[in-house]
Amino acid sequence: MELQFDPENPKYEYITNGGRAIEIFKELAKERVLAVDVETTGLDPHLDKLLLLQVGTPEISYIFDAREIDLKNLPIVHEVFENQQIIKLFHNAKFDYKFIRRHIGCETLNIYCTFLAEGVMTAGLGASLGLKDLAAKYLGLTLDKELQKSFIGLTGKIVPAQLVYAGIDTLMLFPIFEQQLVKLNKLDVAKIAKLEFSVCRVVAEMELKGIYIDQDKWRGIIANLDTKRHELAQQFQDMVRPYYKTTQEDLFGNTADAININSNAQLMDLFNNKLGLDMPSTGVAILKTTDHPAVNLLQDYRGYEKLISSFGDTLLAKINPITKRVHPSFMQLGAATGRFACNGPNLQQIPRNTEEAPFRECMNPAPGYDFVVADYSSFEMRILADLSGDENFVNAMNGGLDMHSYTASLMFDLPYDSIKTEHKDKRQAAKAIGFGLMYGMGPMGLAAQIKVEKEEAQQYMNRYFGAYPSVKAFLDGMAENAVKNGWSATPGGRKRWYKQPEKSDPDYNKKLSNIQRQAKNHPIQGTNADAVKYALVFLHERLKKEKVKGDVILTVHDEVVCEVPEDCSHDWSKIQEEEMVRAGELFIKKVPVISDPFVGKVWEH
DNA sequence: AGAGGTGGTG
DNA sequence: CATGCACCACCTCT
Repeated sequence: MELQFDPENPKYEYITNGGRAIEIFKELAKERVLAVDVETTGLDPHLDKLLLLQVGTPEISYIFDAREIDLKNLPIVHEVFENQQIIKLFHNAKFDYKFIRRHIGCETLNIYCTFLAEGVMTAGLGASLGLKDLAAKYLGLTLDKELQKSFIGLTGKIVPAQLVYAGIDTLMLFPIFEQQLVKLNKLDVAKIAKLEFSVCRVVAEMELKGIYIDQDKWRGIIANLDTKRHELAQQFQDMVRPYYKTTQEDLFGNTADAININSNAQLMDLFNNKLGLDMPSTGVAILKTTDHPAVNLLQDYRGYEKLISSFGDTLLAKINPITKRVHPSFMQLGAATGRFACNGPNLQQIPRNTEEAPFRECMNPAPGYDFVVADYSSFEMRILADLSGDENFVNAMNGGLDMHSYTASLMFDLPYDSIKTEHKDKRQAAKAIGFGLMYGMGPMGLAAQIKVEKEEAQQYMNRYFGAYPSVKAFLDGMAENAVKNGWSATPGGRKRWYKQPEKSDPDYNKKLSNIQRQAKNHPIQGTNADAVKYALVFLHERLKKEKVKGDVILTVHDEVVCEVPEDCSHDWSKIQEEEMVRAGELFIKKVPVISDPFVGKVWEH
């Protein structure tokens, strides 16, 4: 690969006055493709400063000093970024988008992101996607990212070494872009890459906006849980103390804990060596089947410990001092299947509301706004119905039947109407099978799940697949092709790649089984992800088109939450439903796609 | 610092 | 052969 720039001596111009900036942007406006990068004092667009904005052509990088130039008030800057005809190249566009949006005020349209493109082309392989990695992979360049850190908290002058670093970052993007384009087409994932680029902007806006959390209510919940946790811990310690002779009192007469209740090693010692129980682990599945007062106390304690440690003060500490909201990070290629992953805080794992821990009730819209919450109803089941095309499955779903009850009636040869009334346990079993099989579960797993012998579980599976023969054919076909090709794909064109194990690998069979299960699940989970991502793009477009002063603020796998003004929230809920259904119907045509919208002041319905 | 165990979500 | 997918956070232990 012949580089068009000299990595030792990149061509750049450093601009510190508005007049020169206008001249340059007028020229840049004539380009078809521009590379963009920013240098900032930190990672938080609300707290940290924008230092440099680099905009480059393949030949030269223009480095604008954002402290010296009032970029926000230069219309030509906005025109270039919002110009649909000019492709803007980034590496991890989401980051730059947020700073440009927050500090310059413009949206960036027509994004190409080398980070996302690489992620789409290596999904499932666990490849490193940093700019440094791509520079090495595509250009054979060794990049020194040390200078990137030199911008953190910077208040003084920019030095030439920093400008060289800043310049290379845009110049590099062009040759990477060119090579990726060829590869995207060769691997037939250009369409899904485009989807990711479109979603990127919605995600960036979503992260900027964040979500309000009622701190007082949150603290109240935690305090209550903490009291209960403490009581249970005390009871547990009092109960097990007699088994530990060395227990001592401190100066104040407080009795020390006999063991650390959070230590599984110590719990195992207690249960197996002191209480005479024979337990393979301290997991909830084992605890449930063990009848001992200490075990019961531990289970109750664990419930509170989990909630407090994972969702207590640590989450409140993430509230942004500027916006007073939390700003989770949504990683759009966080999962190998195409699903989002979320962290800092992970709002995708906030517990469902219960009476004593209604955490989701603490997430509220701003004054004068409503939440519109909508999820896809039984979406993965509908996807399986459509992709397999199984006649029984599709007909039952189109007949509006309760699928788990219908499955149970077929499997156990019972009248459909009797399932919900007399045979609830059979419905539960059918449900477990239905979900388990979407994940490639075998008879062992099923037996453990519904507490029957392996042979009986195998019989259930045989009857399930007997009732839905095309479901079996579809899942087996996915597994077979994944092993044969080294990848699986969704109808939307999203691929997931698999490292094919060597025949000589001692774990060959284990790894092969893993691939087969992952490949059975991928088209289902992946199609869900594809539909939600199209929905996010559609919703964002409609918010603009209808001039609704609201935002998409959260997505949880099959659910989207918008925050919109009260006076239009009911109208918007219809639109949200419509757009989510439209997105789902891109892939699901044999059974209905149903989205249930809900308007209110709290998350969850 | 990283692995392993446990458990929260879809 | 091993035994249900996809994640992230917190804890303990090494």
